[in-house]
Amino acid sequence: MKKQQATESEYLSQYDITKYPRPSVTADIVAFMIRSEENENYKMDSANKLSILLVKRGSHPFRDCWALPGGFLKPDETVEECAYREITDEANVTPVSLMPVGVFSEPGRDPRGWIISHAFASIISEESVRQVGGDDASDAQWFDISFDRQSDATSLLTLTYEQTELKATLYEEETRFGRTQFRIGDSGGLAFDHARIIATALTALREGARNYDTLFDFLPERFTLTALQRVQETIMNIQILPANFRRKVSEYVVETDEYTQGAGHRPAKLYRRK
Amino acid sequence: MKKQQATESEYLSQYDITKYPRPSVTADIVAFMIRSEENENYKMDSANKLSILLVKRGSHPFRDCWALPGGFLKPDETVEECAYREITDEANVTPVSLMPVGVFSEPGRDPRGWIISHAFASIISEESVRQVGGDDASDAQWFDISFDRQSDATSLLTLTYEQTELKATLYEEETRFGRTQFRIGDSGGLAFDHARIIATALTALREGARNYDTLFDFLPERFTLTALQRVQETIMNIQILPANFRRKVSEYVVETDEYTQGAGHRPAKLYRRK
DNA sequence: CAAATAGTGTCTCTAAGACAATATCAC
DNA sequence: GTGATATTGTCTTAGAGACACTATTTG
Repeated sequence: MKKQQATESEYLSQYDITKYPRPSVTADIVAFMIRSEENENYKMDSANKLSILLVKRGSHPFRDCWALPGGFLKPDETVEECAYREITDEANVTPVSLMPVGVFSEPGRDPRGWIISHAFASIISEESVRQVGGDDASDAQWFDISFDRQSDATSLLTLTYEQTELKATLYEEETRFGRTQFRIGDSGGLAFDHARIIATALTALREGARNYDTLFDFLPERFTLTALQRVQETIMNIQILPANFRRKVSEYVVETDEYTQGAGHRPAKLYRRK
Repeated sequence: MKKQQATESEYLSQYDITKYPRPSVTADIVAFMIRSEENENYKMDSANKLSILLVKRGSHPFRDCWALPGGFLKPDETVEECAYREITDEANVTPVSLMPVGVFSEPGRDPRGWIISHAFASIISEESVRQVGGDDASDAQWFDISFDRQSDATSLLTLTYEQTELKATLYEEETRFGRTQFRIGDSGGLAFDHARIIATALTALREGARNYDTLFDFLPERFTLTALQRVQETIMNIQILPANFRRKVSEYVVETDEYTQGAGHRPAKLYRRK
């Protein structure tokens, strides 16, 4: 017969947590990078494209489909550390930033069983990707991303890598508690519910770009104000007048005494983040 | 010998997810309510206090400590649905709102083993709590909450219910990726890492109060602008000039043709959320 | 009338958007 | 000089904060 009043250590020594049903837990990462395109004219600025990293699945389920990098949580790490480990291991890139964007736990979202995913938005600088070098035969590729509202509540997500084009349709809807979330209309060939995760992450990235929070991580430590402006314009898909951008951003940066050189026009002062 | 190329359904039929280690997953809820205090003078407005719901733990670990309501995720629900189920079952209150505020997965945060918690902030209207009636002998009680920055990066969290006072100390720190989070200095007697979860949830609530998002859920469907103003002042711990508040909030509300009556002063028009 | 809240008008200051004008480099 | 970007100045408009004033009710 058991004692009426077990001590805490006695209680814990008899406690078997594996008696209860448990889900598997993953972290999936939407890794963003801004790619500079080739410039036709030596003195013109390069155009920028926002892109995300996708990996081609080598095994079931969704074999040969494109999916977000990610993997299972291990017992000695936080979900954030898991995300960091997965993005560095699987994609061989080092994120400058890692931001949680949501938990996806709908029953049935993964055909393998009860698996809940923790989604992170990650920012990768173009510099670091160039150093690693892009293995063209690799199963990990950067897809240019575009995401625009079509009508009232439906949005079109387009991911492009060379000849490959994935087009997903998403519907915006309100949860019972007033928050808006995306529902997948057409997954566009993306694995699992990853179209939805990507839409959520991009929405969070855009929100963070409004207050300059997520801008700096795309650039090297020293940058021109015009480069910073292009980052905000690329992410938010807007155009800003240079004079106004400079005035607003001035409180977030400090100038250095260095300048760009070699462009076919007036050199620009380099700035650091404040 | 296995076939080289299994089909997806063959693959899934052989897949055993329970071979891999899995954590237990919980949802914990920080349920907020604004309590009107007694008014000394018949014609004076009542003072408001922000409060949260805590339950006294009846079993190990942290037996007899106060803790957040919450419980384990079941296979047929999302973490949000789990939070809703736990707050309605355990506390017998119906939340008007449910907002995710973070995932807590530090190894060792729960002495029972590998357990990760999904934290939600929930808003409860005073009306609904009054209808249920407060059982004084119950193990669930509303604690008045105060949370203020002491110095640079340390904040003091105080929870008060009649003679019981829990005082926790929290340090603000930056994660490796630039986001700020709280670290517990003194748990103040709260179970697990719940002091930290409460601080995170209150910070999220305050952020949501800035743009009037989380204000309306504290009030009945029809309310006076002054009542709405008091809600924002109570949550954010600030004072606002009535003229300015009314101007800003006017775009979020629509007036009805009803008025308050019986107070010792000019009646106020009732409004609805737009 | 006194006390208290409800509600309006307006002055000032600041921030944001638009736009014009000047500066400087590579070729 | 030409063509491109870099950088500054300023006009206008919208919004936020401060504050004075009027309105309405109950006892």
